[in-house]
Amino acid sequence: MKIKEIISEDQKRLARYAKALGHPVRVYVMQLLSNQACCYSGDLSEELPIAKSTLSQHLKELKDAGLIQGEIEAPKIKYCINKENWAEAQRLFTTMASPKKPGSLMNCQNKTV
Amino acid sequence: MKIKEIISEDQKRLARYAKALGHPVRVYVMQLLSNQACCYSGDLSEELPIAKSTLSQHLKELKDAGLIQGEIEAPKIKYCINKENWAEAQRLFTTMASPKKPGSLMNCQNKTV
DNA sequence: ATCTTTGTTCGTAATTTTACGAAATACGAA
DNA sequence: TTCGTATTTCGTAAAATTACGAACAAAGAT
Repeated sequence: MKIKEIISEDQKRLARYAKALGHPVRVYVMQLLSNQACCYSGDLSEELPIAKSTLSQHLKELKDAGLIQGEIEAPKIKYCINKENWAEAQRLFTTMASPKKPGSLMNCQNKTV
Repeated sequence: MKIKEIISEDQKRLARYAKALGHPVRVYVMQLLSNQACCYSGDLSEELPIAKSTLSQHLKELKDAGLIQGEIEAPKIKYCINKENWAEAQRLFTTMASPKKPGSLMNCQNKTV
């Protein structure tokens, strides 16, 4: 039995989304996009004191993970949440977070390590 | 203005949790713990065809991120969700996921890149 | 046609992650 | 104490991540 067969597709996708969110700058960007519509890369570049190339890399990460999408509004690019995938990420996370058998959860009462 | 002052503590914590979930094996473990109470590292080791040391490293990641905790039940260790932090992770994620001004969201209608 | 603005790609370097097997540790059982 | 079980730590190596500045590309403005 190989590891790839044991881990479900949903688990892989959730890990993919989580990984994309696994950096403060990318959380910041996602939060901005969640709360205040779309934004331009340049706006982010002004707010965040990081190199443009670094920001570009982070945006690419989010884009490759499917969490955001950019649309050309020459000469700028406007970035927005990819609502469909973002909803999927939420669904995957929330589904995992809510146990199917809540009554079966045991309490941990021994020494914590 | 430094990057550390711009990114909020909540954003950093969310990134930390997301990073910990950013690997399929760790998602698998968290999902297992969410759905079926606590479990022993050995059980995971049997199900997942990876080296025990590798699994141990993944568990350590989850533990360091605060998502799980282990209790000694000699000679084994029983792992459980850290409910408090897990709830915080959910809260941080859900709060981010739900925009404060949903009506202000613009539609993206230009060419997607 | 050239300039300017915007953003990506390239080259590079430091750090982190992932993975393994071997060795070490902890501890109950014999 | 010695043995066996369960798990972590160590040493190592390959790959990925993060970050920067310089160079490059696209496209509207002059």
